[in-house]
Amino acid sequence: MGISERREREREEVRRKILDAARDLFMAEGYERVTMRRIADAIEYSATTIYNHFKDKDDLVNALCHAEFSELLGVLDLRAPKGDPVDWIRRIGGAYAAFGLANPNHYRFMFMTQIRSGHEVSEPGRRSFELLRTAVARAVETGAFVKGDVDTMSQVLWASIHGAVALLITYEARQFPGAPAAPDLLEQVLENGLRGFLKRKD
Amino acid sequence: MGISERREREREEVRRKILDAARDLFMAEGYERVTMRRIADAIEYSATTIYNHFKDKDDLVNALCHAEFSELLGVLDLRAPKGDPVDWIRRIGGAYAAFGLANPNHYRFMFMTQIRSGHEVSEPGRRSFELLRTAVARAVETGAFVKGDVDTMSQVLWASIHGAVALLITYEARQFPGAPAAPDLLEQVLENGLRGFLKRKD
DNA sequence: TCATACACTTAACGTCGTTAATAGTAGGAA
DNA sequence: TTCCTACTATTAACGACGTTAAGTGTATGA
Repeated sequence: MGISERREREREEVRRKILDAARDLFMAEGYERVTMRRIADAIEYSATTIYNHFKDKDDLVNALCHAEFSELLGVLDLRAPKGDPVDWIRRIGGAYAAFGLANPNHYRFMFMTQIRSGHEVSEPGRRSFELLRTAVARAVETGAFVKGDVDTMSQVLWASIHGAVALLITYEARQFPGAPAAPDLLEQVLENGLRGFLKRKD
Repeated sequence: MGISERREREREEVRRKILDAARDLFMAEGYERVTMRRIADAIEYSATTIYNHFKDKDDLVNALCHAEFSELLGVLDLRAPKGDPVDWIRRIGGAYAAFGLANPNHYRFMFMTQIRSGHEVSEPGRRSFELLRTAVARAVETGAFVKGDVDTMSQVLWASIHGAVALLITYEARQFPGAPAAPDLLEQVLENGLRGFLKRKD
Protein backbone atom coordinates (compact mmCIF):
# COMPACT_ATOMS: atom_id res chain seq x y z
CA MET A 1 0.00 0.00 0.00
CA GLY A 2 2.81 2.44 -0.88
CA ILE A 3 0.55 4.20 -3.33
CA SER A 4 -1.00 6.68 -0.97
CA GLU A 5 2.45 7.42 0.42
CA ARG A 6 3.71 8.18 -3.07
CA ARG A 7 0.66 10.36 -3.67
CA GLU A 8 1.41 12.21 -0.47
CA ARG A 9 5.02 12.67 -1.51
CA GLU A 10 4.01 14.07 -4.87
CA ARG A 11 1.59 16.40 -3.20
CA GLU A 12 4.26 17.61 -0.79
CA GLU A 13 6.62 18.10 -3.71
CA VAL A 14 4.23 20.50 -5.43
CA ARG A 15 3.57 22.28 -2.17
CA ARG A 16 7.27 22.68 -1.65
CA LYS A 17 7.72 24.08 -5.15
CA ILE A 18 4.99 26.62 -4.50
CA LEU A 19 6.54 27.66 -1.20
CA ASP A 20 10.01 27.94 -2.71
CA ALA A 21 8.86 30.08 -5.61
CA ALA A 22 6.71 32.20 -3.33
CA ARG A 23 9.56 32.70 -0.91
CA ASP A 24 11.90 33.87 -3.64
CA LEU A 25 9.40 36.44 -4.85
CA PHE A 26 8.43 37.41 -1.34
CA MET A 27 11.95 37.99 -0.08
CA ALA A 28 12.96 39.91 -3.18
CA GLU A 29 9.88 42.04 -3.68
CA GLY A 30 7.51 41.85 -0.74
CA TYR A 31 3.92 40.90 -0.16
CA GLU A 32 2.04 42.79 -2.84
CA ARG A 33 4.48 41.85 -5.57
CA VAL A 34 4.04 38.16 -4.91
CA THR A 35 1.08 37.27 -7.08
CA MET A 36 -0.52 33.91 -7.55
CA ARG A 37 0.10 34.17 -11.27
CA ARG A 38 3.78 34.97 -10.91
CA ILE A 39 4.27 32.06 -8.55
CA ALA A 40 2.44 29.81 -10.98
CA ASP A 41 4.59 31.00 -13.88
CA ALA A 42 7.75 30.32 -11.93
CA ILE A 43 6.83 26.69 -11.27
CA GLU A 44 5.03 26.12 -14.57
CA TYR A 45 1.64 25.38 -13.08
CA SER A 46 -1.58 27.28 -13.42
CA ALA A 47 -2.44 29.79 -10.74
CA THR A 48 -5.45 27.87 -9.54
CA THR A 49 -3.35 24.89 -8.60
CA ILE A 50 -2.03 26.86 -5.69
CA TYR A 51 -5.49 26.78 -4.20
CA ASN A 52 -5.26 23.01 -3.97
CA HIS A 53 -2.51 23.50 -1.44
CA PHE A 54 -3.29 26.77 0.31
CA LYS A 55 -6.59 28.32 1.27
CA ASP A 56 -5.63 31.72 -0.10
CA LYS A 57 -2.68 34.06 -0.53
CA ASP A 58 -2.53 34.93 3.15
CA ASP A 59 -2.45 31.29 4.09
CA LEU A 60 0.47 30.77 1.73
CA VAL A 61 2.47 33.73 3.00
CA ASN A 62 1.67 32.71 6.54
CA ALA A 63 3.13 29.27 5.95
CA LEU A 64 6.16 30.93 4.43
CA CYS A 65 6.85 33.20 7.36
CA HIS A 66 6.06 30.55 9.92
CA ALA A 67 8.65 28.22 8.46
CA GLU A 68 11.33 30.85 8.28
CA PHE A 69 10.77 32.24 11.73
CA SER A 70 10.73 28.77 13.22
CA GLU A 71 14.33 28.39 12.10
CA LEU A 72 15.27 31.42 14.14
CA LEU A 73 13.53 29.91 17.12
CA GLY A 74 15.57 26.76 16.73
CA VAL A 75 18.76 28.76 16.84
CA LEU A 76 17.57 30.66 19.87
CA ASP A 77 16.61 27.57 21.79
CA LEU A 78 20.05 26.04 21.32
CA ARG A 79 22.13 28.76 22.86
CA ALA A 80 20.19 28.59 26.07
CA PRO A 81 20.26 29.55 29.70
CA LYS A 82 23.56 29.27 31.49
CA GLY A 83 25.50 32.33 32.53
CA ASP A 84 24.38 35.93 32.94
CA PRO A 85 20.65 36.22 32.20
CA VAL A 86 21.14 39.79 30.99
CA ASP A 87 23.58 38.52 28.41
CA TRP A 88 20.99 35.93 27.48
CA ILE A 89 18.49 38.71 26.84
CA ARG A 90 21.12 40.45 24.72
CA ARG A 91 21.53 37.35 22.59
CA ILE A 92 17.80 36.84 22.20
CA GLY A 93 17.26 40.46 21.24
CA GLY A 94 20.21 40.44 18.91
CA ALA A 95 19.09 37.29 17.10
CA TYR A 96 15.52 38.54 16.87
CA ALA A 97 16.62 41.85 15.43
CA ALA A 98 19.05 40.18 13.05
CA PHE A 99 16.22 38.05 11.74
CA GLY A 100 14.14 41.16 11.13
CA LEU A 101 16.89 42.98 9.28
CA ALA A 102 17.76 39.93 7.22
CA ASN A 103 14.14 39.17 6.38
CA PRO A 104 12.34 42.51 6.35
CA ASN A 105 9.37 41.23 4.38
CA HIS A 106 8.88 38.32 6.71
CA TYR A 107 9.19 40.61 9.67
CA ARG A 108 6.79 43.12 8.24
CA PHE A 109 4.16 40.50 7.54
CA MET A 110 4.46 38.81 10.92
CA PHE A 111 4.82 41.78 13.25
CA MET A 112 3.71 44.90 11.42
CA THR A 113 0.56 43.74 9.71
CA GLN A 114 -2.81 43.57 11.35
CA ILE A 115 -4.03 40.09 12.09
CA ARG A 116 -7.01 39.19 10.00
CA SER A 117 -9.84 38.57 12.40
CA GLY A 118 -10.17 34.88 13.10
CA HIS A 119 -6.47 34.30 12.68
CA GLU A 120 -4.55 33.55 15.80
CA VAL A 121 -1.26 35.21 16.60
CA SER A 122 1.50 33.02 15.22
CA GLU A 123 2.82 30.21 17.31
CA PRO A 124 6.47 31.15 16.72
CA GLY A 125 5.68 34.70 17.75
CA ARG A 126 4.25 33.45 21.00
CA ARG A 127 7.13 31.08 21.60
CA SER A 128 9.77 33.72 21.00
CA PHE A 129 8.05 36.06 23.40
CA GLU A 130 7.94 33.34 26.01
CA LEU A 131 11.62 32.77 25.57
CA LEU A 132 12.28 36.42 26.28
CA ARG A 133 9.91 36.26 29.20
CA THR A 134 11.85 33.36 30.69
CA ALA A 135 15.10 35.26 30.38
CA VAL A 136 13.61 38.35 31.99
CA ALA A 137 12.21 36.26 34.83
CA ARG A 138 15.68 34.84 35.36
CA ALA A 139 17.18 38.31 35.42
CA VAL A 140 14.69 39.34 38.07
CA GLU A 141 15.31 36.19 40.12
CA THR A 142 19.06 36.62 40.13
CA GLY A 143 18.69 40.22 41.20
CA ALA A 144 20.22 41.66 38.04
CA PHE A 145 16.92 43.39 37.27
CA VAL A 146 14.80 45.37 39.66
CA LYS A 147 11.62 43.69 40.84
CA GLY A 148 8.60 44.23 38.65
CA ASP A 149 5.91 42.58 36.58
CA VAL A 150 7.75 40.16 34.32
CA ASP A 151 5.16 40.26 31.54
CA THR A 152 5.22 44.01 31.41
CA MET A 153 9.00 44.21 31.54
CA SER A 154 9.25 41.71 28.71
CA GLN A 155 6.79 43.67 26.65
CA VAL A 156 8.73 46.84 27.27
CA LEU A 157 11.92 45.27 26.01
CA TRP A 158 10.18 43.66 23.09
CA ALA A 159 8.47 46.92 22.11
CA SER A 160 11.77 48.79 22.22
CA ILE A 161 13.61 46.33 20.03
CA HIS A 162 10.64 46.03 17.74
CA GLY A 163 10.57 49.79 17.32
CA ALA A 164 14.19 49.90 16.24
CA VAL A 165 13.78 47.01 13.82
CA ALA A 166 10.60 48.47 12.40
CA LEU A 167 12.20 51.87 11.80
CA LEU A 168 15.28 50.34 10.23
CA ILE A 169 13.32 48.25 7.76
CA THR A 170 10.92 51.08 6.97
CA TYR A 171 13.41 53.88 6.40
CA GLU A 172 16.77 53.66 4.75
CA ALA A 173 19.50 55.14 6.91
CA ARG A 174 19.57 58.43 5.02
CA GLN A 175 15.77 58.72 5.07
CA PHE A 176 15.58 58.86 8.83
CA PRO A 177 13.79 61.97 9.98
CA GLY A 178 16.22 64.45 11.46
CA ALA A 179 19.42 62.51 11.21
CA PRO A 180 20.71 59.35 9.57
CA ALA A 181 20.08 56.28 11.65
CA ALA A 182 22.83 55.62 14.13
CA PRO A 183 24.78 52.59 12.89
CA ASP A 184 24.48 51.00 16.30
CA LEU A 185 20.88 52.00 16.87
CA LEU A 186 19.77 48.47 17.62
CA GLU A 187 22.44 47.95 20.20
CA GLN A 188 21.77 51.34 21.75
CA VAL A 189 18.07 50.68 22.03
CA LEU A 190 18.61 47.28 23.57
CA GLU A 191 21.22 48.56 26.02
CA ASN A 192 19.11 51.51 27.02
CA GLY A 193 16.13 49.25 27.59
CA LEU A 194 18.21 46.95 29.75
CA ARG A 195 19.77 49.85 31.65
CA GLY A 196 16.32 51.00 32.68
CA PHE A 197 15.73 47.68 34.42
CA LEU A 198 19.19 46.98 35.83
CA LYS A 199 19.52 47.18 39.55
CA ARG A 200 22.11 49.75 40.49
CA LYS A 201 25.22 47.96 41.55
CA ASP A 202 26.17 50.18 44.49
CA MET B 1 -10.75 89.99 -12.25
CA GLY B 2 -12.44 87.98 -9.49
CA ILE B 3 -13.17 85.19 -11.92
CA SER B 4 -9.93 83.26 -11.51
CA GLU B 5 -10.28 83.63 -7.76
CA ARG B 6 -13.74 82.11 -7.92
CA ARG B 7 -12.37 79.33 -10.13
CA GLU B 8 -9.66 78.72 -7.60
CA ARG B 9 -12.21 78.61 -4.83
CA GLU B 10 -14.34 76.10 -6.70
CA ARG B 11 -11.30 74.00 -7.36
CA GLU B 12 -10.34 74.07 -3.71
CA GLU B 13 -13.88 73.15 -2.79
CA VAL B 14 -13.74 69.96 -4.86
CA ARG B 15 -10.30 69.15 -3.50
CA ARG B 16 -11.61 69.57 -0.01
CA LYS B 17 -14.56 67.28 -0.71
CA ILE B 18 -12.21 64.63 -2.01
CA LEU B 19 -9.98 64.90 1.03
CA ASP B 20 -12.93 64.78 3.42
CA ALA B 21 -14.44 61.72 1.83
CA ALA B 22 -11.07 60.02 1.58
CA ARG B 23 -10.31 60.77 5.22
CA ASP B 24 -13.60 59.28 6.37
CA LEU B 25 -12.93 56.08 4.49
CA PHE B 26 -9.28 56.02 5.46
CA MET B 27 -9.84 56.46 9.16
CA ALA B 28 -12.64 53.93 9.24
CA GLU B 29 -11.18 51.23 7.03
CA GLY B 30 -7.53 51.88 6.20
CA TYR B 31 -5.44 52.34 3.12
CA GLU B 32 -6.46 49.42 0.93
CA ARG B 33 -10.16 49.92 1.54
CA VAL B 34 -10.03 53.52 0.36
CA THR B 35 -10.58 53.19 -3.35
CA MET B 36 -10.80 55.90 -5.92
CA ARG B 37 -14.23 54.64 -6.92
CA ARG B 38 -15.59 54.67 -3.37
CA ILE B 39 -14.34 58.18 -2.79
CA ALA B 40 -15.91 59.23 -6.06
CA ASP B 41 -19.22 57.65 -5.12
CA ALA B 42 -19.24 59.41 -1.78
CA ILE B 43 -18.89 62.84 -3.34
CA GLU B 44 -20.90 62.10 -6.49
CA TYR B 45 -18.11 62.66 -8.96
CA SER B 46 -16.48 60.21 -11.30
CA ALA B 47 -13.32 58.49 -10.13
CA THR B 48 -11.16 60.15 -12.75
CA THR B 49 -11.94 63.58 -11.38
CA ILE B 50 -9.73 62.82 -8.42
CA TYR B 51 -6.77 62.75 -10.78
CA ASN B 52 -7.39 66.41 -11.58
CA HIS B 53 -6.49 67.17 -8.00
CA PHE B 54 -4.02 64.50 -6.97
CA LYS B 55 -1.32 62.74 -8.92
CA ASP B 56 -2.34 59.30 -7.69
CA LYS B 57 -3.72 57.49 -4.68
CA ASP B 58 -0.52 57.79 -2.72
CA ASP B 59 -0.41 61.51 -3.30
CA LEU B 60 -3.94 61.79 -1.96
CA VAL B 61 -3.32 59.74 1.16
CA ASN B 62 -0.08 61.60 1.72
CA ALA B 63 -1.92 64.91 1.69
CA LEU B 64 -4.41 63.43 4.11
CA CYS B 65 -1.85 62.27 6.64
CA HIS B 66 0.25 65.37 6.29
CA ALA B 67 -2.67 67.58 7.19
CA GLU B 68 -3.68 65.51 10.18
CA PHE B 69 -0.21 65.13 11.60
CA SER B 70 0.47 68.82 11.20
CA GLU B 71 -2.30 69.47 13.68
CA LEU B 72 -0.51 67.37 16.24
CA LEU B 73 2.63 69.36 15.61
CA GLY B 74 0.75 72.58 16.26
CA VAL B 75 -0.38 71.27 19.61
CA LEU B 76 3.11 70.12 20.47
CA ASP B 77 4.70 73.42 19.59
CA LEU B 78 2.36 75.32 21.88
CA ARG B 79 3.14 73.55 25.12
CA ALA B 80 6.80 74.33 24.79
CA PRO B 81 10.03 74.47 26.70
CA LYS B 82 9.90 75.83 30.23
CA GLY B 83 10.35 73.58 33.24
CA ASP B 84 11.85 70.12 33.48
CA PRO B 85 13.12 68.98 30.08
CA VAL B 86 12.45 65.37 31.01
CA ASP B 87 8.83 66.23 31.59
CA TRP B 88 8.87 67.96 28.24
CA ILE B 89 10.01 64.73 26.63
CA ARG B 90 7.22 62.94 28.46
CA ARG B 91 4.66 65.31 26.99
CA ILE B 92 6.08 65.03 23.50
CA GLY B 93 6.16 61.27 23.65
CA GLY B 94 2.70 61.11 25.15
CA ALA B 95 1.17 63.35 22.51
CA TYR B 96 2.95 61.51 19.73
CA ALA B 97 1.73 58.15 20.99
CA ALA B 98 -1.78 59.46 21.54
CA PHE B 99 -1.86 60.59 17.94
CA GLY B 100 -0.82 57.14 16.80
CA LEU B 101 -3.44 55.35 18.88
CA ALA B 102 -6.16 57.77 17.85
CA ASN B 103 -5.21 57.63 14.16
CA PRO B 104 -3.77 54.18 13.58
CA ASN B 105 -4.22 54.27 9.83
CA HIS B 106 -2.49 57.63 9.58
CA TYR B 107 0.28 56.37 11.78
CA ARG B 108 0.66 53.17 9.83
CA PHE B 109 0.91 54.99 6.53
CA MET B 110 3.34 57.62 7.77
CA PHE B 111 5.67 55.56 9.94
CA MET B 112 5.21 51.90 9.10
CA THR B 113 5.10 51.97 5.32
CA GLN B 114 8.12 52.00 3.12
CA ILE B 115 8.76 55.27 1.40
CA ARG B 116 8.30 55.02 -2.31
CA SER B 117 11.68 55.81 -3.83
CA GLY B 118 11.79 59.41 -4.90
CA HIS B 119 9.47 60.48 -2.11
CA GLU B 120 11.03 62.44 0.69
CA VAL B 121 10.37 61.68 4.31
CA SER B 122 7.45 63.80 5.43
CA GLU B 123 8.10 67.30 6.65
CA PRO B 124 5.96 66.86 9.78
CA GLY B 125 7.86 63.68 10.58
CA ARG B 126 11.11 65.56 10.41
CA ARG B 127 9.81 68.45 12.45
CA SER B 128 8.45 66.26 15.20
CA PHE B 129 11.76 64.44 15.47
CA GLU B 130 13.57 67.74 15.71
CA LEU B 131 11.27 68.78 18.50
CA LEU B 132 12.20 65.66 20.41
CA ARG B 133 15.84 66.26 19.61
CA THR B 134 15.66 69.75 21.07
CA ALA B 135 14.13 68.42 24.26
CA VAL B 136 16.76 65.72 24.56
CA ALA B 137 19.52 68.27 24.00
CA ARG B 138 18.03 70.35 26.78
CA ALA B 139 17.94 67.36 29.10
CA VAL B 140 21.61 66.73 28.41
CA GLU B 141 22.51 70.39 28.92
CA THR B 142 20.76 70.62 32.25
CA GLY B 143 22.46 67.48 33.44
CA ALA B 144 19.27 65.48 33.80
CA PHE B 145 20.52 63.08 31.15
CA VAL B 146 23.94 61.53 30.95
CA LYS B 147 26.22 62.92 28.26
CA GLY B 148 25.92 61.25 24.89
CA ASP B 149 25.18 61.75 21.22
CA VAL B 150 21.94 63.69 21.12
CA ASP B 151 20.86 62.34 17.74
CA THR B 152 21.36 58.78 18.81
CA MET B 153 19.66 59.28 22.15
CA SER B 154 16.70 60.87 20.43
CA GLN B 155 16.47 58.00 17.99
CA VAL B 156 16.60 55.51 20.83
CA LEU B 157 13.67 57.18 22.56
CA TRP B 158 11.76 57.54 19.33
CA ALA B 159 12.33 53.91 18.41
CA SER B 160 11.13 52.75 21.81
CA ILE B 161 7.92 54.75 21.72
CA HIS B 162 7.37 53.86 18.10
CA GLY B 163 7.69 50.19 18.94
CA ALA B 164 5.02 50.40 21.60
CA VAL B 165 2.66 52.34 19.37
CA ALA B 166 3.27 50.01 16.47
CA LEU B 167 2.54 46.91 18.56
CA LEU B 168 -0.57 48.43 20.06
CA ILE B 169 -2.07 49.35 16.72
CA THR B 170 -1.08 46.04 15.15
CA TYR B 171 -2.32 43.67 17.82
CA GLU B 172 -5.41 43.99 19.92
CA ALA B 173 -4.65 43.69 23.63
CA ARG B 174 -5.73 40.07 23.80
CA GLN B 175 -3.78 39.15 20.66
CA PHE B 176 -0.45 40.08 22.17
CA PRO B 177 1.94 37.17 22.02
CA GLY B 178 2.46 35.67 25.45
CA ALA B 179 0.33 37.97 27.52
CA PRO B 180 -2.26 40.71 27.01
CA ALA B 181 -0.70 44.09 26.49
CA ALA B 182 -0.02 45.89 29.72
CA PRO B 183 -2.57 48.70 29.97
CA ASP B 184 0.20 51.16 30.74
CA LEU B 185 2.64 49.75 28.19
CA LEU B 186 3.20 53.11 26.54
CA GLU B 187 4.03 54.81 29.79
CA GLN B 188 6.25 51.94 30.89
CA VAL B 189 8.19 52.01 27.64
CA LEU B 190 8.67 55.73 27.79
CA GLU B 191 9.68 55.70 31.45
CA ASN B 192 12.08 52.84 30.93
CA GLY B 193 13.65 54.61 27.99
CA LEU B 194 14.07 57.77 30.02
CA ARG B 195 15.42 55.86 33.02
CA GLY B 196 18.19 54.48 30.86
CA PHE B 197 19.40 58.01 30.14
CA LEU B 198 18.80 59.66 33.49
CA LYS B 199 21.85 60.58 35.46
CA ARG B 200 21.83 58.87 38.82
CA LYS B 201 20.86 61.36 41.42
CA ASP B 202 23.31 60.35 44.17
C1' DT C 1 -19.16 84.89 -32.90
C1' DC C 2 -15.71 82.00 -32.33
C1' DA C 3 -11.63 79.63 -30.35
C1' DT C 4 -9.55 78.23 -26.18
C1' DA C 5 -9.04 76.33 -21.65
C1' DC C 6 -10.68 73.59 -18.36
C1' DA C 7 -13.51 70.28 -15.38
C1' DC C 8 -15.54 66.35 -15.98
C1' DT C 9 -17.29 61.93 -17.94
C1' DT C 10 -17.39 57.36 -20.24
C1' DA C 11 -14.90 53.59 -21.77
C1' DA C 12 -11.21 50.92 -21.57
C1' DC C 13 -6.59 48.54 -20.26
C1' DG C 14 -4.03 45.59 -17.60
C1' DT C 15 -3.66 43.71 -13.11
C1' DC C 16 -5.16 41.42 -9.04
C1' DG C 17 -7.34 37.39 -5.87
C1' DT C 18 -10.50 34.04 -6.38
C1' DT C 19 -14.24 30.70 -8.05
C1' DA C 20 -16.91 27.65 -11.27
C1' DA C 21 -16.90 24.37 -14.57
C1' DT C 22 -14.44 20.96 -16.74
C1' DA C 23 -10.96 17.79 -18.44
C1' DG C 24 -7.70 14.26 -17.68
C1' DT C 25 -5.79 10.44 -15.17
C1' DA C 26 -4.70 6.88 -11.95
C1' DG C 27 -6.56 3.45 -8.60
C1' DG C 28 -9.83 0.16 -6.91
C1' DA C 29 -14.00 -2.75 -7.76
C1' DA C 30 -16.81 -5.60 -10.79
C1' DT D 1 -11.02 -5.90 -18.99
C1' DT D 2 -14.47 -2.31 -17.86
C1' DC D 3 -16.48 0.93 -15.17
C1' DC D 4 -16.77 4.14 -11.19
C1' DT D 5 -14.53 7.21 -8.12
C1' DA D 6 -11.08 10.62 -6.36
C1' DC D 7 -8.25 13.82 -7.21
C1' DT D 8 -5.16 17.07 -9.67
C1' DA D 9 -4.85 20.51 -12.73
C1' DT D 10 -6.66 23.53 -16.39
C1' DT D 11 -9.36 27.18 -18.85
C1' DA D 12 -12.47 30.76 -18.50
C1' DA D 13 -14.55 34.01 -16.08
C1' DC D 14 -16.05 37.48 -12.23
C1' DG D 15 -15.68 41.54 -9.85
C1' DA D 16 -12.57 44.81 -8.09
C1' DC D 17 -8.55 47.66 -8.34
C1' DG D 18 -5.42 51.96 -10.06
C1' DT D 19 -4.90 54.41 -13.92
C1' DT D 20 -5.09 56.43 -18.79
C1' DA D 21 -7.10 57.84 -23.34
C1' DA D 22 -10.49 59.99 -25.68
C1' DG D 23 -14.23 62.82 -25.87
C1' DT D 24 -18.04 66.15 -24.09
C1' DG D 25 -19.71 70.24 -22.50
C1' DT D 26 -19.34 74.99 -20.82
C1' DA D 27 -17.78 79.38 -19.36
C1' DT D 28 -14.21 82.71 -20.60
C1' DG D 29 -11.70 86.19 -23.29
C1' DA D 30 -10.68 87.89 -27.95
